[in-house]
Amino acid sequence: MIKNNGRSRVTVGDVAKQAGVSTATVSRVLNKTNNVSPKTVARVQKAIDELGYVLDTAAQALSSSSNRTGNIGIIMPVINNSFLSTLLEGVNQYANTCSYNLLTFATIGQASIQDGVPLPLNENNTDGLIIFADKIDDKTLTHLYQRQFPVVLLYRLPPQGLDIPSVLIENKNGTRTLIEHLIKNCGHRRIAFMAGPAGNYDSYWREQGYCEALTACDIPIDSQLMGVGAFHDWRAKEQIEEWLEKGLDIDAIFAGDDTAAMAAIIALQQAGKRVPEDIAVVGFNNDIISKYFNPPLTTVHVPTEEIGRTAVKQLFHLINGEQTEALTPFNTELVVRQSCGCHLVNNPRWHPN
Amino acid sequence: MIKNNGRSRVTVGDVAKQAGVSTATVSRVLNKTNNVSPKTVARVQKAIDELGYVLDTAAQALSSSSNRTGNIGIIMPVINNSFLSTLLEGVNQYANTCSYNLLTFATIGQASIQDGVPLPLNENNTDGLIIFADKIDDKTLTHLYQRQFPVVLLYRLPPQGLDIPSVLIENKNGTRTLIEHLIKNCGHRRIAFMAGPAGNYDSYWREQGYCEALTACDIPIDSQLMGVGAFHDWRAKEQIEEWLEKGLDIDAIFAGDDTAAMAAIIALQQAGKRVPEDIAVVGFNNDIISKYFNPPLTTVHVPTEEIGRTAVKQLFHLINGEQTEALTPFNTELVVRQSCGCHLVNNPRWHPN
DNA sequence: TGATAAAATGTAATCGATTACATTCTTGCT
DNA sequence: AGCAAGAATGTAATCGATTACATTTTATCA
Repeated sequence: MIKNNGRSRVTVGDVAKQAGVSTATVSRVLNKTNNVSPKTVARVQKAIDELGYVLDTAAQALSSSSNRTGNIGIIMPVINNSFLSTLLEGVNQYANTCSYNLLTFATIGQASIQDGVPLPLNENNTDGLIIFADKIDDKTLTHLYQRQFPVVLLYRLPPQGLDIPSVLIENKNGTRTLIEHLIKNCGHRRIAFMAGPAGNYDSYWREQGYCEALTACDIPIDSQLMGVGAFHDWRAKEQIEEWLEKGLDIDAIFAGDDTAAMAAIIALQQAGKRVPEDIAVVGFNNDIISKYFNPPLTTVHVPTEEIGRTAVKQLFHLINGEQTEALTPFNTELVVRQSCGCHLVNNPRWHPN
Repeated sequence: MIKNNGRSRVTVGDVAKQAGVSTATVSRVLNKTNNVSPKTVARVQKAIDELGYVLDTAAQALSSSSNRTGNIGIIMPVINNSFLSTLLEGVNQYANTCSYNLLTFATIGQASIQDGVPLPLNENNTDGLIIFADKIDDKTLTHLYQRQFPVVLLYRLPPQGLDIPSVLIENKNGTRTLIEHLIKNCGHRRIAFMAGPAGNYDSYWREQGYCEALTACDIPIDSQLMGVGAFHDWRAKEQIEEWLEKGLDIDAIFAGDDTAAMAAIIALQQAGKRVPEDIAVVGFNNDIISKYFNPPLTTVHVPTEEIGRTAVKQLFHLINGEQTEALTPFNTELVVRQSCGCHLVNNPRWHPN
């Protein structure tokens, strides 16, 4: 905001002078309050246009004692990621629809967002916060909660005892369906799993689903087949290379999410393996690009954009002092494409999507 | 920020009274300015704690002459797009590095950001703005400029006469190289072009490059081969369908950008055409996913993330009253993969990347 | 010790919009 | 024409923190 930069900024006073009215009248026009004659409105409007007047929200907030920033914030690991940018789109969209702006903060590259360090997004610049980030620790969340600052969690649960609303997805059954598809429809038995980042909520439940499916099909769980992809391309690539080096016997890989699945496929292809002919790979999330990938990814669909919108909706409830849902879970759905290999055995269940 | 919640709010005045000092001293303690004795600091701190004082940022913003928000804003069409989210990543990254937060506004879904309607991002919530959006018209830009509000344009030029810094890419030569590759190395002659949105700067120069290349190779320009993809998947798909319906003789398509190229390829594949065997398709931008696409895309590389960082850098110069570059052009570079089909004819120039 | 510089603190104006209250102008009606 | 009633507009206090400037206190050193 340029203010002391040569000329000073245009105020209601300037507009009033230009229009030949009082500041009160200008304010009335600005706020569309009653009892201003059409002629005056026009004159004031003209002055506003001529001078390029912009309302100072700080002054407005101060004098009217409503004191909202008109912003909400989101904290997430990165932006440039098919899954997260879809989430961001939903959040931004709904925020804008409600005349709020969105402040984005990516934790990547940030040394640490641990307890001591204050968040760059807080009551000073936002009316509430959506947090999708494991990096934000429980102590920080507790502090926000104690200050009664509106917060909604995405893809994670609140610390013990704090009733911060969470928006989550159903991981376990989705994964179980996916793995059972690999077993029953595609004929795989040696199925590897790439876990997400340590302590990750979604990863935990996907692992549960994975184990349940294997157990239900009488396939023993082999710890050698359980690696880490960290929902991250680099790490997924490393994991693939480790497995290849060990020369493990693997039919299929559940990569944890689509990002890791795509990276895994590329790593396998670079090592001369064909997917799904030599080895199948499936993901989770149904990223927008997954259907365009080579081969098109079999995955679990998650209504990511809607989840973003829902989180904002919850946040607005919180901001407006309305009732909120402690937990909003979203269902997931198997999407069968080609990377699982079921079409190779002429399986009638295969359908492009 | 909860304020009028029953009891009235605690002000610096209350703290001052409680601590037995003046408001100026409280303010000094709050802002860690020089020359407050440790004893006084302690006393004020105690009063702050006892009263549960919370600083009112509105009042602070109003009275403080520095009056910076600590935010910069970006206006763009959408977020959930491989190219734009990469740009956003670069912008956010550099902003955070400089202790700024990023406010994002997507114009999609917005009825119109024409002259009358004030931008949701302005001097009230940001210290400067990066604009990547054709929807923001010249009049709005002129207003911002007149108010001396820091603005940097991305991928577009300022209106006549306004020296707003622009960060751009080299389109014409990049496109010419791309098209000449299609002609000379891949053996195509009937090459179609899908333009970007109407009036788009990049599209204009890519079209120039396209025409130059054809002319240089003695290929007549056929207006039947010039359609519109609008840098958009839906529109690209439609254009392909139109062309297919007309039964035009086409060797290759330059889709305008990678988003349109990928959509075009999918549309062609759905119509039973093989890419690049039956028809070649090339794009522009080298989106992160382009190399993973099926087939891997021949395209023109653009350092998108760095462009984002550069735009922020220019904006900071503007904010700090330093010298800026009127124009920062970025060079582009041909990336040959498989969608152009040159490897099919055993061309030694083909190399994976 | 006294003079003086430096540190600490206080006073009061200020930022820009809102709004209670006061004043002026219209309008309709007898 | 005269007079309410209500519409339109104006005046000035107010929100809470900052800061230029003034004043008091403390420290330093010849």
